[in-house]
Amino acid sequence: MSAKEEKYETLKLGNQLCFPLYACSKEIIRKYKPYLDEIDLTYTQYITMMVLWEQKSLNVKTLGEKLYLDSGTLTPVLKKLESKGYITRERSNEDERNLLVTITEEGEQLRERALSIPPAMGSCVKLSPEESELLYNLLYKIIGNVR
Amino acid sequence: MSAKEEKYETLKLGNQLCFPLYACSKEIIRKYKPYLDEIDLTYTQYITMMVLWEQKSLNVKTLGEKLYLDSGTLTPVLKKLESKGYITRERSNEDERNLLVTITEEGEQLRERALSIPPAMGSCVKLSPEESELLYNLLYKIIGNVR
DNA sequence: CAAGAATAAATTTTATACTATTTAATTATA
DNA sequence: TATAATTAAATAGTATAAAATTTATTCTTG
Repeated sequence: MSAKEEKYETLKLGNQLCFPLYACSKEIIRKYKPYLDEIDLTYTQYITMMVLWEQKSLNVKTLGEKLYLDSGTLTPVLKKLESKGYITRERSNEDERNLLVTITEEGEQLRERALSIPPAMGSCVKLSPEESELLYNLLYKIIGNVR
Repeated sequence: MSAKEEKYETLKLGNQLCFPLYACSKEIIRKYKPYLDEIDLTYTQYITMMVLWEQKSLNVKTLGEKLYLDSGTLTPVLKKLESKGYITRERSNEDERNLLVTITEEGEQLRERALSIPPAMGSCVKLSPEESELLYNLLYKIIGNVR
C-alpha cells in the first residue's frame, strides 16, 4: 500500500463502524414497512405505541427520553396517533406544562394485531440467539458511552 | 410473570434489536455533528464524500448502491455538494441517462480537513478493537440477510 | 428500423429528525 | 412577592429518507 493510501485509510467507507450501523438501521426499518403497513403505523409510531402498551400514560418528555426523541419529532407523531384514535393528548392538571399522552381502548386493541410483527422480523434478521444478545449488548454499550 | 405479560413480552421496547440499532445510529450521527460542522458537511454529505475520495467519479446509481440510498435522497444532497464546489454533476456522454458525479480539487482538499474526524469519533464510541470487529461483522451479516 | 420495454434521474408526497427559537407555566430567589 | 431562571411543548427551518410517479434516454425485438 502506498503512503497516500495508508494516510487516508481511516476515511474509507468500508472502515467505518458508523456506516453499517446507519445502513443496517435503515434497512431493517425498511423491512418493517410491509408489516407495519398492515396495521397502518410508521416505524416511529410503532415504537411510540410500544412504550404506551407498557406504560398506559406518560408525558412527552418521559416518552422522548425512552425513545431518544425530542418534542420536535414527537409532537407531529403524537398528533397523528391521536387522529388515528390510538392515544389522547391532554395537559396535566398538576403541571400544565406537561402534555399527558394516554393510550385509548383502540390503542390497546392494536397490540393484538401487532403481535405477529416481532417473529416476522426476527426471521428476516436471521441471527442466532447468541449473536442477537451480543449485538444487543454492544449497541447499548455504545449508546451508554456516547451519551 | 402473569400470562398476559408473557404474551406481550416480544412487543416490549427493551426486547427489540431494531430499537437499539436505530437509537445507536442516530446517537452516533448526532455525535458527529460538531466535527462535521467544522467542515460544513452533514452526515449524508460526509459519507457521500467518502465514496468520492475513494472513487473520483461515478454515476448516481452506483453511488446509491454503495450508500444504500436512492436518487430521491441523493439528488438534493448532490446539488448541495455541487453548490459548495466539492463535486460536479454532468450527464455522461456515452449514456445520457447517467449523471456523472465527479469530485473537484476543492473536494479533494476537504479530505485533509476530514482526517481528524475518524479518530475523534473512535474515542467517543469506546469499543475495543475486538468488540468493534465483532459489531462490524454482525451488522454486515444482518445487512446481507435483510437485503 | 420503429414500438415497446427497460433504465437512470428527477420530482412529488409523506414522514421523520435535529437545532434553535418561542410560548406558557412553574420554581427559585433576591 | 415580583422578577429571574427553569422547564415542557410547540414551532420554524433545514436536511434526510422512502415510495411512487414522471421524464428522458437507451435497448430490444419483431
